[in-house]
Amino acid sequence: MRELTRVFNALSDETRLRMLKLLSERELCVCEIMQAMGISQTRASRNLGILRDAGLLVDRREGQWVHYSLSEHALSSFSKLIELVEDSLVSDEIILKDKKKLEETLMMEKHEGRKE
Amino acid sequence: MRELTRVFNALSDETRLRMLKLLSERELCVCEIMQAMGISQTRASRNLGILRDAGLLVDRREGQWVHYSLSEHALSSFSKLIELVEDSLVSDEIILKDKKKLEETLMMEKHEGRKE
DNA sequence: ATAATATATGCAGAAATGCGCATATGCTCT
DNA sequence: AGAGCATATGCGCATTTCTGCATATATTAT
Repeated sequence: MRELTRVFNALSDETRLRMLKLLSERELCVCEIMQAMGISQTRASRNLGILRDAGLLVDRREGQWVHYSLSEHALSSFSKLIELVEDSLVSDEIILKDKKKLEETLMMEKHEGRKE
Repeated sequence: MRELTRVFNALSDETRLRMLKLLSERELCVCEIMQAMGISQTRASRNLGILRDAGLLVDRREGQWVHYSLSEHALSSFSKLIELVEDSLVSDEIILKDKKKLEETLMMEKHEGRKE
């Protein structure tokens, strides 16, 4: 029961749903997420941590960066949940905005030659 | 997005998950739920209200009693969620205890001739 | 009308949550 | 070692959540 309420609690916040949607396509580091969403570093880190602690995300350190992505556990045990979130927010304005901003962010990185 | 966070928030509480499980089998009034779960009247009423406001339950007044049951909306829009809750808690101890106590409660009512 | 039962709600206090600021930690490069 | 960037975290504060107590409302029975 505790695991379930923990997961639902993690999903009961707009900031975190937006994060999940961004991460549904690709693995991202904290700075990419905060830029795409236009939120503070603290807020990004804290909320990603909550999603991780709920078992929905995993983090992977690579150099200075910590990459977050959907966990295998989420995709197996909570696939229906993930699908619901995915499907319910496909045309959400905020989500579309986030994704657009993310594309810009990733483009910038490429031009600036950061990483890789 | 708001509807989704509202639903997840409603499900992020143990008291309310227990209520959903009790209501998955049959419609129940507030007093039956509070007795089965062994919680106060205030707590029962408030949490049922939260589930109702999230669109997961509907209430139906019948005389002195207010009966709560799963909403059609929940069973259509959030069927996957409901199923997840159902399946995840089939063998949960607290849930089993609640169900057992509920049976006793319903039996008592029959013997006492309350209702019907 | 009065009493009794069932449910809802205003209020208050305790606990939890969300977030910014400042700072700590970890890593890389020079 | 020192500078710089990325991320995490302690602390404090504002807000929200949860719940009990007392009370209000609704319904029924006498």
